[in-house]
Amino acid sequence: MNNFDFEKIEEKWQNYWSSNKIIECDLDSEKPKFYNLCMYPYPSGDLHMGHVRNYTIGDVITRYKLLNGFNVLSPMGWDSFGLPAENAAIKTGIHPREFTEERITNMKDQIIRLGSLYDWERELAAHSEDYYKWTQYLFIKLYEADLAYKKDAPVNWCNSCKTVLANEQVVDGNCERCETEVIQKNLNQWFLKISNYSEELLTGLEKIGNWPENVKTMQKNWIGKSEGAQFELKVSGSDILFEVFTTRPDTLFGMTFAVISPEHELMENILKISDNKNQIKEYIEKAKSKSEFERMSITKEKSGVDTHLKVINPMTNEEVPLWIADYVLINYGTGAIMAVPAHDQRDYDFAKKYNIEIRQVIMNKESQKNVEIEAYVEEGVLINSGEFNDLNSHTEASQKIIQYLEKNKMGDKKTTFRLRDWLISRQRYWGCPIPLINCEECGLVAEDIKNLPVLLPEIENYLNTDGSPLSKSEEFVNVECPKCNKPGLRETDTMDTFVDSSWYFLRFLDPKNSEEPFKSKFINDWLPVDQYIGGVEHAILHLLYSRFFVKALRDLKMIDVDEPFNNLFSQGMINFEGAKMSKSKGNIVDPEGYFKSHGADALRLYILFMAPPSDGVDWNDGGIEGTKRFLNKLWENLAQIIDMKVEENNIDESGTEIERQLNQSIESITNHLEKFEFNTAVSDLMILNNNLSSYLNNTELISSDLKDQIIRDVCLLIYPLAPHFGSEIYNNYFNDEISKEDWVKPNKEKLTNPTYELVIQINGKKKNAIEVDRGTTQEQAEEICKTKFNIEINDAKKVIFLEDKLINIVV
RNA sequence: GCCCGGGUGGCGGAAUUGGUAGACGCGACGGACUUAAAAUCCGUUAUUCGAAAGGAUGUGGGGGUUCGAGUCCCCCCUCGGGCACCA
Repeated sequence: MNNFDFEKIEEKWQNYWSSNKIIECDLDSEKPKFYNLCMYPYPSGDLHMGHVRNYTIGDVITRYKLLNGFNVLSPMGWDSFGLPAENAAIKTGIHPREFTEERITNMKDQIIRLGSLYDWERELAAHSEDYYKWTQYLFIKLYEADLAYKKDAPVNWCNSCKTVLANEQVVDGNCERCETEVIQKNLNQWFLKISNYSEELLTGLEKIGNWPENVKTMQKNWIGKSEGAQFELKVSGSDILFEVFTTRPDTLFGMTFAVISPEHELMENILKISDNKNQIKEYIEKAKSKSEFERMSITKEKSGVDTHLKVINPMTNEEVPLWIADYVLINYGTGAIMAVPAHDQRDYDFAKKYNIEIRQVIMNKESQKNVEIEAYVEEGVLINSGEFNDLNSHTEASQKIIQYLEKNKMGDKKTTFRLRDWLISRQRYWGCPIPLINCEECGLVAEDIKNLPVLLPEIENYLNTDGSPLSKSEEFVNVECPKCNKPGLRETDTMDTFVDSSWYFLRFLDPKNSEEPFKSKFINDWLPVDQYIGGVEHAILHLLYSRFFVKALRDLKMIDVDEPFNNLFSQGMINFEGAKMSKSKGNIVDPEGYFKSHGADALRLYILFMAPPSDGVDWNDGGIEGTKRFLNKLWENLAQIIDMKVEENNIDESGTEIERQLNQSIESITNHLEKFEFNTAVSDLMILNNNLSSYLNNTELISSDLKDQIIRDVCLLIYPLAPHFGSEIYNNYFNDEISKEDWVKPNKEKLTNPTYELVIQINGKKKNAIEVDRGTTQEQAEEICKTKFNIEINDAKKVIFLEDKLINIVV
């Protein structure tokens, strides 16, 4: 056997795998199903190390599960709508489609070059007409089910990109892409009612399969459930009523003022009767002109204006002032609060600034803490609270006060969620058009299903000076209403690309269906995804939106599943020189060079070896030399074993030893792969390789059985991680294809060494160690201590003996 | 501020239920081969005292539980991630 010529070998096997379609999945196979999914990438043009890590991990699982007899579905596609293509179009004039498809071709080549197996027969792309047709179809279904609606909403607007930004695209008040300051702008936009599912999205996390705890926590916090009470406050001397929400009904007696948000719908009514109109108007204007960022972080100092009106505390009938302040947010709770400065730090700060009374109603009898310097938010018992005095705060008193409010028809128990509806409108070109029409007669009308897809129009200029670029195509905008045939106007917004990615894992099961988005049967048989693998940066939004989509489609009776992803693995990010890799920073490390210099297998091994896969790492190629060396050395060792002289029935001591070591490797590597501990799986392979080297130093003869076993097992063990290598040697020796094999199981009888190293401790500290037979008794061990090491056992206070491990003498 | 994770040699990182800390790899140093280099092979490599045998110290810091703690408990420092006026 010649040396490990990775370039030739890798090409050979990549051709073999694609021409023999070894991963093409027959959905109706008898074998147990395994849906293995890597997050489909945005086609940026070049694979970066984050992709390499993702697709290597995915491929390890694919190949490992194949060998374990599963019918593995492992598809790949493209998240191919989105900003970069459009920005490039604005700059260069190249059509986003052309730009995107070129990049897809390139990236696909690189994924194949990495040696990862994907069922390319199922390839899909979000921007292709036969995909976005069905995105539109699903949108219409959601619309018909009352899960999509339009409303005016202040949005983050970047004046330079001319687009709405999602909250996560706003960094420190500036646009993530161009760093222009983000301003607020009101637009009439589309939302999806994800908030209908808040409770189920939360409880679903409890029932889900194996998800990382931190991801579940992030989702939980994002959904942000809080329980409390809601009740009405009446403005005295008027018929103005408004609701407030509180999680601390136990502090109700401490309410010394109330606050409503400047955007509150009752503001008109308040203005009418307030004698402080001018100041209020001025304040509202000021609040409006502030960006959300200014309102939240720069102006830590709270501000507000007195309405000179009073509201009535429902418990005490006492009149307290009503203020307007922008620290109360319009889109959380009811947009108005009861303020209890003694027990809420925000209210406390406000009360201090405007000299409003601070009345303590909770006291901890032990600490005797008062509210002179800050709000008291911890537990205690109620004081100054009438009949509720002496009840325990938070729990007991809250319950009792809620009961009181309910009994007297003043308020209710209430649960509020932080999760807001999903704004999906984008004033951009390169996205999925929203398939709705504004008809003069009928109002908003969904496009007829048979007219789908609503195609993206061809336009000249992608720059959108005020509205969406789609509005520039008159042909696109002016249509007949599908209901009444009168003139109508199309929606010109496109959808957030998270909509595309919220159902692509469904389409993979039926990617060529031209009648419907998918056959429900396939979904019901194959979902949830058994293993979903992707970057931790998608821990919240993509996963939450996909979960919402699946639940909504279930309620539309299109599918019968509750959750899209049963097991989730989130890999850590790969940074470079401490920073996130990104095109704009110019710090992308791409794998192309390593394919040439070290080969795909060495790169795969290295990226697995460099750190536990869920940890973030800083890219550093210092160690890749090591995995290349390892492959060369293993190649050489196996070649030597193949060339060894055969003599049957001649398993000598070193033969027994290598057999045992092999079995230990099988057991350990299997465990590591099951637990996604790929770094230690690689190190086990290296240890096995070192064992082979010493074996070869010690012996010249081998039985044919042992030879077959070593070659087969080593090839199988390395195959999921370095598939070209494993395939080639297996094929050279057995003249067959390794993927037909079954995964190896350790021979339990050949796992344990007959001897072990007995550790001798004095007072728990290791003093000596000696090789003894397995099963050595305490008496024998004590005897060894006496005779070999001169330790006087009789003087010992205590002797601790752990069989097959250690003896500890306490003196 | 709140909620998650982390902190182990020069570096990346290993360590079942508490039981030999530093596996494996990189780097470095020494040697072999070579005219030379690369590649390869052999050896050394936590710190410290010692010529050596051997000893002492050591998993961010401090305390505790235990025969025994990287691992469990309490306090503190620090780094990374998420959320952040959410009533």
